[in-house]
Amino acid sequence: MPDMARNRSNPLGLAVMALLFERPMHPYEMASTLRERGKEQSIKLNYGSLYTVVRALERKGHITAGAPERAGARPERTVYALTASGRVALHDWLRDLLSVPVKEYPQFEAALSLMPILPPAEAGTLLEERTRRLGAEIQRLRHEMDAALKQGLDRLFLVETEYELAMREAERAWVLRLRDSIARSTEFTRPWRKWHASRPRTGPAGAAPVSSERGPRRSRTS
Amino acid sequence: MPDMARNRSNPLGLAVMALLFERPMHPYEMASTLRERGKEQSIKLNYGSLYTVVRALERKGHITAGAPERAGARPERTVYALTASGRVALHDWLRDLLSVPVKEYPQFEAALSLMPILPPAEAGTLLEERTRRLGAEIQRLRHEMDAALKQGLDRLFLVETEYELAMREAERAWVLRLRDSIARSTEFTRPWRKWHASRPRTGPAGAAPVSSERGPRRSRTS
DNA sequence: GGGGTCATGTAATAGGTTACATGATTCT
DNA sequence: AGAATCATGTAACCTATTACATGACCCC
Repeated sequence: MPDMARNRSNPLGLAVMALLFERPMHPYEMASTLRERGKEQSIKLNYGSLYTVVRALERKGHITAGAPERAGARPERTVYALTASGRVALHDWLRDLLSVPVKEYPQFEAALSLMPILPPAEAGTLLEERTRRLGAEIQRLRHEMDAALKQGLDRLFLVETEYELAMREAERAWVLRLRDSIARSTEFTRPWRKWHASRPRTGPAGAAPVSSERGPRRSRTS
Repeated sequence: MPDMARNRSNPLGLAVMALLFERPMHPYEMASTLRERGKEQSIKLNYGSLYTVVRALERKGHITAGAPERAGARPERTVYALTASGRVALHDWLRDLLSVPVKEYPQFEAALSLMPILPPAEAGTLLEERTRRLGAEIQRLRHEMDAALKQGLDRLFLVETEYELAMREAERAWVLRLRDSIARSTEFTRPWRKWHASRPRTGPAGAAPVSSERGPRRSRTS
């Protein structure tokens, strides 16, 4: 097997294999199970993709379809099971995701890199709004965790929520600091304000630089 | 205009409009400019997508193509410019990204939610490996920032790197704590070990639960 | 003057998302 | 008994990524 088709794009594929590692299921059942267990919080799930992913795993031989059953008069459903190659793929993939961080281009990072297009005062307001919303999200996550723990769910099954919570808190703290720099540090906003002042009033030729126009370019790392 | 086609999937579209807000360009030039300015660190860029995105923006009327030029005997190139509607779209999109956090399903979160599939000792080792790699990445980012600052680039154009750095540091700290829980807290690993002990040795029917099998389900929020 | 790399883009393919279909249960 | 919802999936469309094309310049 020269290439062995390692198609690790959609993590939903990982979830599918994880479920089939437990027991055979048909796709709809996978979806419901993920929902019940709250995994849809951490793994994006939608029906279309689910069937696409299942077909792909089947092509690769990681799962096999049994004969289509019918229960009552419902639509036929196909029950899938994990193959030996699937068990290996599952473990490899999971180990890889846990041990090596991947770059993921969060949208907020993109926005930050273009932020200078907006005038500093406006950016400040927007960031403040963001911290408010982050605060709300953080509360929501805390309550969710507390509720789940009180219902007897083990902490082991909440690590992913703990992680998200930690990240949101860190982001909030960072945004607050940035917002503060904008509000208080004239040094930070000086070049920024100058550009916006020296630029025609949103005329058709208006140009706010995305980076320094003549200044030293950032060297290409990579 | 009933729907106004707000297609905000690929942030590369935002970057394209941001560049054209400065001055008209042809696609290849957009790519080079993004590269020069180091934005490819924060906005995923590849040629295929670039042309797809440009066509989409044109369809929506946010940018317009001038007559194809030819310089020397190079392939023809089409220079695009931002329209009035494009300027509005650019600002709206950017404001939105800055002020409202979006859920993004990082792969590590998916992995964490399936982590119990692996035995605790192995998970611990993998997480340790992750912290090492995160440490290296953090150093890389620090050096990159220092170098850019020394070359005279304003801090304003490094906020996105500051952000990424802060997030990586937070992640590293969190993973270290988790790794520690696994190594030291027998309470944390007790249910985990029990399952792995009580489960057939990777036999074809082997089943490690993805979540508690009979315990209280996590309630469906949303 | 031939082998890389730059400049510029098109085409084919694969992947993902939205919309639709359809019979059974359940609620009021 | 009609409305909503569950259960189960297919099809069409859109997006994104990879592979390929092609002539010019540049180096030795």
